[in-house]
Amino acid sequence: MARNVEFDEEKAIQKAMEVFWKKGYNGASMRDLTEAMQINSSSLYNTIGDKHQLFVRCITNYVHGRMKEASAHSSKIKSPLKAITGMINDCVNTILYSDNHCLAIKTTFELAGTDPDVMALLREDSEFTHEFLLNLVQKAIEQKEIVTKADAETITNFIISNFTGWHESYIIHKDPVRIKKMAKYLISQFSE
Amino acid sequence: MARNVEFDEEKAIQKAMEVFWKKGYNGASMRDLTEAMQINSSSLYNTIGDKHQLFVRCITNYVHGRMKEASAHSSKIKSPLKAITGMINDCVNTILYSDNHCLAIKTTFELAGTDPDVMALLREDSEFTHEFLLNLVQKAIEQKEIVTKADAETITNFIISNFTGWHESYIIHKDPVRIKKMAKYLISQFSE
DNA sequence: ACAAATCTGAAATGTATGTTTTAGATTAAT
DNA sequence: ATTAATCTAAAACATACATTTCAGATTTGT
Repeated sequence: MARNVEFDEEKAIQKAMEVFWKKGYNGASMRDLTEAMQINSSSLYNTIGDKHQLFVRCITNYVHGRMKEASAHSSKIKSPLKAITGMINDCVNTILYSDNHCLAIKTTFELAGTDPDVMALLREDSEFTHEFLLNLVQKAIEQKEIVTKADAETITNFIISNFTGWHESYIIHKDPVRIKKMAKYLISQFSE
Repeated sequence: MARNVEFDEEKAIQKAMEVFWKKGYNGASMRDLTEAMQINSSSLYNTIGDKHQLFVRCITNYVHGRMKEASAHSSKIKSPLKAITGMINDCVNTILYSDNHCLAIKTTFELAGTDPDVMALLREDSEFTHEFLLNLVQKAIEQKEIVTKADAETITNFIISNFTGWHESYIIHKDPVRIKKMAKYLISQFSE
């Protein structure tokens, strides 16, 4: 008996995400958001909710998107080691050629300790990536593609830590060579 | 012929820094700040300036403080390698036992691309740390305390990248063991 | 075609924001 | 002691903010 929502919610969330990505949670105003989403604030409040709920939706989308992407990549794995180096190179490419820096990292540092809901989502994302990479590292060790004294867990944490560091480095120095060298060195530590 | 400033500017800056540290630049309001600094906003505007100038002062203080600290440490260096492992362990202790996460990293991700003044300060800080550590790595290589295929530059960038990653890891997982293991593994890669 | 439902747009809400003004208190030099 | 400077405190400022209201447009099932 009733009218349907006019705007494409998924696309609107996508636009909102881009605003948060650029300005951060506190830096983005509702006007910035509704303008980018091209909807009126009443529509936003009637469908998605307030600013915080909108942000949670954006982060959820971002996080789930990354999980899907990772799963898709994993299907065409030849060797575990190649999958790992593939992930590392993907990370390098994202850092060097995408406009924004990782939304998950940015949000982690902005909302640490102040927003439990969002932090829970980020933890979920982090743990997924961790498990995903851990699985690859374990397989690579089993198949003797990787030779290492450290356990798979440590190697996994180590690789992920480096990703974060590269993001910061590139924000500050904007030096692609630096990132590429670090990636090369990281890879050289378990495959040569 | 005139009255002097009543409040201790250094202490006030310190208090303001703590607020920014907790809430970020956009998250901290002038009322949060003046309340913590225990001064009236008119005094603040008459002496230090507006919110942005206050923030620049805070970051400058933070950054210079770190530089002094590093220089102080360096005076009592026995071996370059020990100085390096000392820095790594200091970083671990800061992550595990200090209340706030690194203000420089937090700010880098919050204000990347939106605040050139602050970014310049952070770049200065980053380059100081880089040169400081690079110098130690070079000496350690000369003195054959470190054996590595990679150049000193890469090793240096690599260590610093890990610091950032550990911060993020600890915010998300709050797992001290994880950080300690990564530090141990990092150290093991050039000294065994 | 009707009627109930609910979405949309513009304006209004109240609060919080960063900043400025004002008046008076305090100080230092003469 | 007087004068000139300038600091302090409280209140006032305008603007920006997140959010709500309301009237009217639109759509769906009957």
